[in-house]
Amino acid sequence: MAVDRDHVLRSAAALLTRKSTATMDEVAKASGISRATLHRQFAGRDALIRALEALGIAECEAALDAARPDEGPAGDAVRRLVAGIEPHAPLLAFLYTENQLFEGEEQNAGWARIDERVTALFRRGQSSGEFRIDLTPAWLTEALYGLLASAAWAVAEGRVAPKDFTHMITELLLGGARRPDSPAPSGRGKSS
Amino acid sequence: MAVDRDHVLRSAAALLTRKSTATMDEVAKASGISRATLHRQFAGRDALIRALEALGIAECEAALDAARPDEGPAGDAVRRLVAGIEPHAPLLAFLYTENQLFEGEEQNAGWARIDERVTALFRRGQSSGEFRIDLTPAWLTEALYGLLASAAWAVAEGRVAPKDFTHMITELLLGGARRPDSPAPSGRGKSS
DNA sequence: CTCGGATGAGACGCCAACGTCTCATGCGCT
DNA sequence: AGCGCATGAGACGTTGGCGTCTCATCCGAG
Repeated sequence: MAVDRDHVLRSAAALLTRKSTATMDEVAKASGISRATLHRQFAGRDALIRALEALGIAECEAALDAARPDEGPAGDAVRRLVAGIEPHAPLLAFLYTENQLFEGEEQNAGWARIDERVTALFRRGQSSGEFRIDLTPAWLTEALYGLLASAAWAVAEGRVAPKDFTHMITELLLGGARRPDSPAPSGRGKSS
Repeated sequence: MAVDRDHVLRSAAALLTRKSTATMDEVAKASGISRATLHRQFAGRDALIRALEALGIAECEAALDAARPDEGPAGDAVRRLVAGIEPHAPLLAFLYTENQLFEGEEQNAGWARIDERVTALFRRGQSSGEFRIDLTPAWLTEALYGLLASAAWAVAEGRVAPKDFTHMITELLLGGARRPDSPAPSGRGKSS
């Protein structure tokens, strides 16, 4: 077992992120090993995806731990979280869409745990009065995933600069597109 | 040609939205026709996807036209746009991920047109001072797509209520999660 | 040096899905 | 009734990718 399993996993993640339909052969080549060895490491394509999923979950939980979601203003915790996830965003974007087509099968319980922790963070922000309460924590969580995936793709295709990643996501998620001191906040109302 | 091509297309959209890997046979059954007839309508799976893409593009452009993106406050135009797209969100979510794995091939020019129009809307909002300028129009456009897809899936899986669709997207996109009169706008400070 | 274990190269069979084709059925129209 | 034509059912060959297996090679340890 001289083969570095972790290295294989990361190469696979990098490739599948770019081409989600990559062949086992391509994955093997991308890791610099033969298909036979790849099969010795992972029983099959499913096993490989599962391993990638486990990796993504582990990285998410690590980022969650590092972000200290229970400390300080919730908004700052969200910023820390997004910043911590940034390096793993491409893999997560891949897993995000991969999950869409699992349809029937139940998904890894790890995601539920992560969902719960992220949702709790948003809930905390609402309780403290920092976040608005008309957007449910479940939706904010979902939106965070969507924005992470969108940003990862946008960066991958060069539509936005990598260095803006965290800023774009957190600012949009927390503050929205509307200018704080906008002259015409909404239209509808009269205020102003 | 008694077969209603449009009906087939919509059935296929509904099915593929739920199960993006559905077989040609499944698509046919879902439309209530045989695989042979399906093949008579669409040369192959590719042709079917292309047709769905064309349908999605047409619906987007129709929604864009109906939203009158050049009239009134940009924020309101965004709301009209999202409201108009809502019925087609599942199909667009499908096409959105489908596009991620086209990798090499150039995508339908229609998307570029739509991108341009949406981007222009955000740009207008920035020019008028309604939107903040530190988030690029390109990113806002990308984020809108991501939120539409996320919302479509969240609704499909029952994580959020269908009736909140437009509100959730527009409010998050425009106003963000932070409470307008939040006690601790950003964090840094401590204020209570 | 010799042995054991891991690896690379590649052959092989399998299977799912595709695309094509044929043929019989059934419906509508004249 | 007779005809035309679209359809449904299904057989058939092809293809791409997977998973398994064999065998030669290589490298490190003893």
